[in-house]
Amino acid sequence: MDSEKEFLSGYKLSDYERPSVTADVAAFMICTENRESYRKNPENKLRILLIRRGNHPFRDMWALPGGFLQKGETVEECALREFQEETDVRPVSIMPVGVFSEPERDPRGWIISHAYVSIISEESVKQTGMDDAADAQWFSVNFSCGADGACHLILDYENTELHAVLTEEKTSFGRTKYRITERGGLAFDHAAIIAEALSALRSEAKNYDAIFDFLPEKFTLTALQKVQETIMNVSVLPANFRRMVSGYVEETDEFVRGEGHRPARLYKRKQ
Amino acid sequence: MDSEKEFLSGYKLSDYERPSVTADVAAFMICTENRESYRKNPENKLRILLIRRGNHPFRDMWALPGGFLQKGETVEECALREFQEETDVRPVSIMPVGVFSEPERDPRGWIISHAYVSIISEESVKQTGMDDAADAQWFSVNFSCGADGACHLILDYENTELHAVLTEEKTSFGRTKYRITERGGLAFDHAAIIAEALSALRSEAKNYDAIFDFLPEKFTLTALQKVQETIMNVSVLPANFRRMVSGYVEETDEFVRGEGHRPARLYKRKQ
DNA sequence: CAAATAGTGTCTCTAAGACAATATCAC
DNA sequence: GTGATATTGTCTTAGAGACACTATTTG
Repeated sequence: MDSEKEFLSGYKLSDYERPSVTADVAAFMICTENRESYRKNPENKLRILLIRRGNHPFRDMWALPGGFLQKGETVEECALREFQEETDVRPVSIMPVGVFSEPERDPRGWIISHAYVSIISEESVKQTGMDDAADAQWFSVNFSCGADGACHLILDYENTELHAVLTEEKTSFGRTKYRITERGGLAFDHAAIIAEALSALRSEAKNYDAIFDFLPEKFTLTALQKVQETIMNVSVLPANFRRMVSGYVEETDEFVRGEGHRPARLYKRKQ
Repeated sequence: MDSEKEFLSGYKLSDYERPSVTADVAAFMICTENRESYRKNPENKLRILLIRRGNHPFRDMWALPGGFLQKGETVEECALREFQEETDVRPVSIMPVGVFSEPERDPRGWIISHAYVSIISEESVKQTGMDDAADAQWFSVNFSCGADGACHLILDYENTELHAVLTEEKTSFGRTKYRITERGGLAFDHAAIIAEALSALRSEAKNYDAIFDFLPEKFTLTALQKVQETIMNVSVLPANFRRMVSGYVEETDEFVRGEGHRPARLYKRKQ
């Protein structure tokens, strides 16, 4: 009977064919639009970061930032590294949303993708010169599903509109998958990845876990509410929102002044 | 400027080193224990399927069923195939729970594992001769975490007890990871995989998505309640449980008779 | 004062939890 | 009848949603 050492040295992983492994990041930001009047609060828009592909396949189409797993790192570390390499922003939080491994999903060969959601604050985007690069843009996100299971993902940036069509499919455990009907200018199966990422983001926002990372350390409750409403695509009465988040935030002594109306108290996340 | 066809043929995925990819399945079952008296209802126990390893590394230790991803299949298909090969049971439902890709997690080399939860009904286990194999056993599951973040996973089968110790770690988005302190007879990082699988199972059971698959097509509400209580490790008042699941089930005209007490109506899952 | 947002108080309604009471069978 | 579970009814309470009201600033 051979010892463990002997066995390990004789073990050949190379006997098996192996896939390439990537991590892709759906990075979301909430962007405050220009206000109509000096005293009105700004509107919010949910945006996602896309990179224009410079190479085949899908050259000149838009894709999520990401790249190949390297030896010595975890998949999550890969996602963080690739994202940072392409954007110069280190995301504070990242969450896995799914594995995409259909054999035909990438024309280059057998490549399985691990998708992550990440949240970037508008603050940190403004600090880097990310808006300069023509091949990396923050697209505004519109995603809605009809009762028949047909979903439309519409991404806008200036005069570019990407419009993907997907079909909603219920799987076991009350989960939803998306199958692409029309790519609409998005590379690979990234339209489906974005749809799942958005669903994951929304389900996190429900219990107020995802919303704080969109904002700076100190924020007004109205700003927090706007974030929540932008993600969930619903509106809430201020009185009720305040009551519901009261357990997750704590007061500071600071206020925002000079806005043409009553100053708002700044809050911090609890813990 | 080269065409897409030219580009693809020249593209060498073999330039990158690639990991081996596996899928592992945490398959849970709920087992009815022998009743004390003829008229008492049986007790339930949550069990998980483990395989005793015949090879190094971790020879004679216990591991989750699973195996290597093959070309032409998705990771989910791999999980289903491997599970079926080892057990002769085709699970009705399967759910991803996480990716385990720490570079040192497997002494054989660079292997990343995709973990799935699956639920098996006691009915389907009894139909196969699964209990015969000495190297595949259903272990009863006990998992609890103290306030200090120290968790104990205790798996029992007859005179074998596996006792793993883990540390709970909060990550972003309100998620929890488990780091292994003591393997306690489990191979690789499978103790951590089981801990995460169990957490996933519990969070699914909360909204009554996971509990039906443990039972046959027709079941009594008391049986359904026992399943819920076994998974969540809490007890509920029957009146309240019935009210809460009333939207998920529909009556049949059948009853269970001859149990030494009032017959119980059989229900089906709605839809 | 007007415009706009910040912030509080309270009513209603629903749903979860607790508990009591009744129903029905096997022996 | 006894022992056991099945099933229903209702009281209480916590929390979500709706709405009315007050507070505070800038121009």
